[in-house]
Amino acid sequence: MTDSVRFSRALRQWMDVFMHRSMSGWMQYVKSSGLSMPQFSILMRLHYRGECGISNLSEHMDISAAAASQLVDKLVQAGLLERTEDPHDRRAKQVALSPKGRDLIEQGIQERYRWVDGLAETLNADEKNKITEALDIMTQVAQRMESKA
Amino acid sequence: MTDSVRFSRALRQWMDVFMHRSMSGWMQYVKSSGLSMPQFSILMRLHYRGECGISNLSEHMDISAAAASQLVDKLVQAGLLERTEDPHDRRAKQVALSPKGRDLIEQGIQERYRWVDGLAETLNADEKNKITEALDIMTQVAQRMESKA
DNA sequence: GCATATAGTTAAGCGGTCTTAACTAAAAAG
DNA sequence: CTTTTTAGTTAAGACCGCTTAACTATATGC
Repeated sequence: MTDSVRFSRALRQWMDVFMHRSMSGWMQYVKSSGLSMPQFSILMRLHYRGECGISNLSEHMDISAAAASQLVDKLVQAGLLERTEDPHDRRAKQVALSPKGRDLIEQGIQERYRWVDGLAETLNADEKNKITEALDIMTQVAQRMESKA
Repeated sequence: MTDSVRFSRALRQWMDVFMHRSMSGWMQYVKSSGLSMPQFSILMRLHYRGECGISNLSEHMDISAAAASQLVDKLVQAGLLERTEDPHDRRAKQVALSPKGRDLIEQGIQERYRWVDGLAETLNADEKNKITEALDIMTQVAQRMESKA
């Protein structure tokens, strides 16, 4: 029981530090990109889940189809997205990242990783091994929880 | 060297899973609160750093003093913030969370913790101990990095 | 004490997202 | 073949956050 308490406390502390740092870095990158948050979210979603249609975007971002359409349109005009007709259903459009859009997102991710790599430099081999093991366990568990929920 | 690579990869994977989950949960909570992101950010800042003046807010959120003043005003009207005169400098205002505002933020934080506690349930004592140790190290290192930068 | 700097507010205007409603076009159902 | 459903677009209007500019009031420097 005490283990659980210690564990929870450790995880919460780490979360607080990590979230604070990650969030502010991310926010800054979004701002520097000149895009709005909803626009950036669309790019992120397309990067992680691949191309999809307008209604899919609309549903998962919890906005109307009209709003999604308008956002996508701006991103297409900015050259960050490509919008093509679905060959199997001519009503539908496939929205996907353009090379330019992909670059933008991948650079953002790299930036997030850079901080993490900084951590590595201040740790010795033993610490790194311990942490690697711990993180692997947590990632597995988290992914398992994710797929259940 | 291989340790570092393994470490980086483990940390990046964890980051991806964790960020994705935390972010979407957080976004959802902000949305459900009926507040805008900038408004919520102000509450968060006040919760973690304590009360401060308008210009302080303005500076750290990278918006004009006018914008900060307007945002604060809305939050005061919503009963989430209290704005009082600084006794030492009658030009300045002290902005602080009201009890209602504090509740809102603390509930949000609780929600974030709930997911984390779910993780704990699926781990055995040995795993928990390992991870606790690892997280403690990382938190320390991260905090050290933070205070340097 | 007077000039200047600082803290904050207010107002006007711009650009953004969002919604609803009306629309086009294509697919599916009958 | 006709009706209905589905995918997406467009337009009008509400709301919001942000900026600049003009303003009030207090503090500070000379």
